[in-house]
Amino acid sequence: MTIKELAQELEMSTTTVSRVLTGQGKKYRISEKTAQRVREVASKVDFAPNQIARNLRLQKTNTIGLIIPNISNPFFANLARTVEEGLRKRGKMVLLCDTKDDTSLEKEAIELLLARKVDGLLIAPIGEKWEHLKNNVDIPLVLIDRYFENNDFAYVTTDNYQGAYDATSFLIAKGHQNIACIQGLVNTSPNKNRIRGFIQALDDHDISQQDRFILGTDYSAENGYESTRSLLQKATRPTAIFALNNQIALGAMKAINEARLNIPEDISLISFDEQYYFELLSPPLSAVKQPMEGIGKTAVATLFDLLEGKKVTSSKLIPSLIERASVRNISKS
Amino acid sequence: MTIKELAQELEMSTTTVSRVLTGQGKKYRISEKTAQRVREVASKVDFAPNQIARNLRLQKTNTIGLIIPNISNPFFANLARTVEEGLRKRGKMVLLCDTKDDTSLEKEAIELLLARKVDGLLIAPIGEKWEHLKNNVDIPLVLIDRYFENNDFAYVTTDNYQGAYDATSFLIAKGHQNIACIQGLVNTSPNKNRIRGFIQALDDHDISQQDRFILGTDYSAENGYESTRSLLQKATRPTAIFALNNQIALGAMKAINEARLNIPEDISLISFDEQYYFELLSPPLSAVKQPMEGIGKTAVATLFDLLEGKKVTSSKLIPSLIERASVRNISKS
DNA sequence: TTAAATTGCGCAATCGATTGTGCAAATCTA
DNA sequence: TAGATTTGCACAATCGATTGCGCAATTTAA
Repeated sequence: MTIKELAQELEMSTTTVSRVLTGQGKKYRISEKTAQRVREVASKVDFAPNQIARNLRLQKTNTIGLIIPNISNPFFANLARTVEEGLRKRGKMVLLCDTKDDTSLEKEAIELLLARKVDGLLIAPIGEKWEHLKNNVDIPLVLIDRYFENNDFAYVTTDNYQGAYDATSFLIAKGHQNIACIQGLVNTSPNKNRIRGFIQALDDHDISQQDRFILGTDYSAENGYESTRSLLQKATRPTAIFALNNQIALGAMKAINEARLNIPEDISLISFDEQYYFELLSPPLSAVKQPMEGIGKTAVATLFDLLEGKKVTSSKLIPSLIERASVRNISKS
Repeated sequence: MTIKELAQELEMSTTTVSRVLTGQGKKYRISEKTAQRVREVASKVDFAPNQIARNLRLQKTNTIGLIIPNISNPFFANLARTVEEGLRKRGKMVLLCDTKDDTSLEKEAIELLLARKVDGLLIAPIGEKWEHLKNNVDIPLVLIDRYFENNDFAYVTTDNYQGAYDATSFLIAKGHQNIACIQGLVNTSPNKNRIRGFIQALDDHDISQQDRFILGTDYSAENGYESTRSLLQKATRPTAIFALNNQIALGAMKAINEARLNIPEDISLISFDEQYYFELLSPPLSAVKQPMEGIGKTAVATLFDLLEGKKVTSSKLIPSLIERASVRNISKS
């Protein structure tokens, strides 16, 4: 059913029908009697305007592109959920793209979304390059989780420096001196900030350079697994591992289990990212908890500010440390 | 940049430009020389046709609506990933809706997607009602995971009956007679079929009615937690619990831990759904593994068959049982 | 050499909405 | 009662593509 057919049914012009249904009856002096009749019949026949035609005419799609590196990572799945909910409540729908941590897919996704004239973009970018953003995107854009230096895209992220600093300080307080850190994608902002926090905490406690291992290549369980295996083969094994995301932590646990070592007796473990099941793991896994709801909601709010032409500021939200049995106190006292 | 501006640049009509760029040059006898020039300039100025206008004209959006009850459930997150990948490879994008297991949100989502003229729908429905599907949807539709009796919507799901039968038989083989089953949303097809498999396995092994507990209300961890708490207070505690999805299983573990009971010494546990971290839990959790990739890919393939007007058949994919330490052998032999 | 066939491309309608403007009819003003 | 206002609604353009049809110009056929 088109508005034309509806108008025919009503024996009036599409103009009038459109004006009533978009709530502009008064503005254009449509009589209340006519308006009533239009609304009545429209709802009786379940008329719903063709959004494609509407979008074309209004140059606005009420659609937001959401680009995510890996939706099967629960961190991003949670994010997607919060974002979708926030956008839907405000009348927008979500076109979802999973980039599988592949920059060329990310670039392609952006092109596809722009051609579809989304009103705005929420991107958790791979994070290593951003020329494809800089050059093409001329619509409101908010970066989530990972951001870029030396540019002025708005972003919403956790205070990764602080989270890593806290986690590392916690390990040190438990007597650990020889700490390994398994990182994710090296050149992404969360990774760089977490590493920075890690190193700063070590520096602040005068722990020597020799006792720091930083290794790893990406945010996958495989990376956690392989990196841990190589750590366990070292002459002097670290007494604690700091895994920079939940998947790395799982891979690390798996490697430690396979080596028939025990957490935390033989080696302590702490993770960035908290998951519901962490307390059920063997042993319960300590973690830096990111404020997931806050990130999603803030990102949506920031995007709407941009859409409304307001000035926006980026946000760094505060993480919290959850202490569980996976870290052993080995201090001599 | 619109096609009109591009045509002006080229000093020819939009007709010609459009025909070249849509690959209809030969068909409409555009000379190769002209075609060359069009393609050259088009790519130089990075022309990308406005998809909204295109969609309107072609009555086709190359967009699929994906409706999911809860994307933060890893089962659905994995599904979303596979589906998104499959669709993108075939030139479609995904409009994502999370219904939060709320039928009215599901209904609304369908209306929104239809108004946006998606070409097809992939729905993992709440599963308890389907009038809103029957009455409104006149485009290709494939149900995922949950389906309905007495109608002919195509669906793709796991053979839930078989999975539950296998899991229950496994428990029985380990000597368990007194088995509780914590179910999910009662009137959904996976739940009904899993319950059917559970009961059939008990029947086939002549286990009396008194020794069966079926309880629970939905697919949440909270349900698993509360249901397990009530189970543990019974005079005769079951020796094993069969949790009908991954979140219920986690809730059950939490309740058992809190009661200071041990798995599997005090009580055995097995879950429907497998997750990467199940082997890392305390103890490693036995599970029925659903073929996630298969479900996603089959659903996409089925949808495309429908889009191409082919006859389709629904699919039930075979699950597999993963035996781990969470089930104890208590047989007397 | 002329009619027929082919080549090459553009006009204008179309998809389904929204909206600036205009034009009667009804009402008001003096 | 004539002119000025106001009321109520419709015409037609527009958004940016695609496409049936038609019309020259060129080539081929006889």
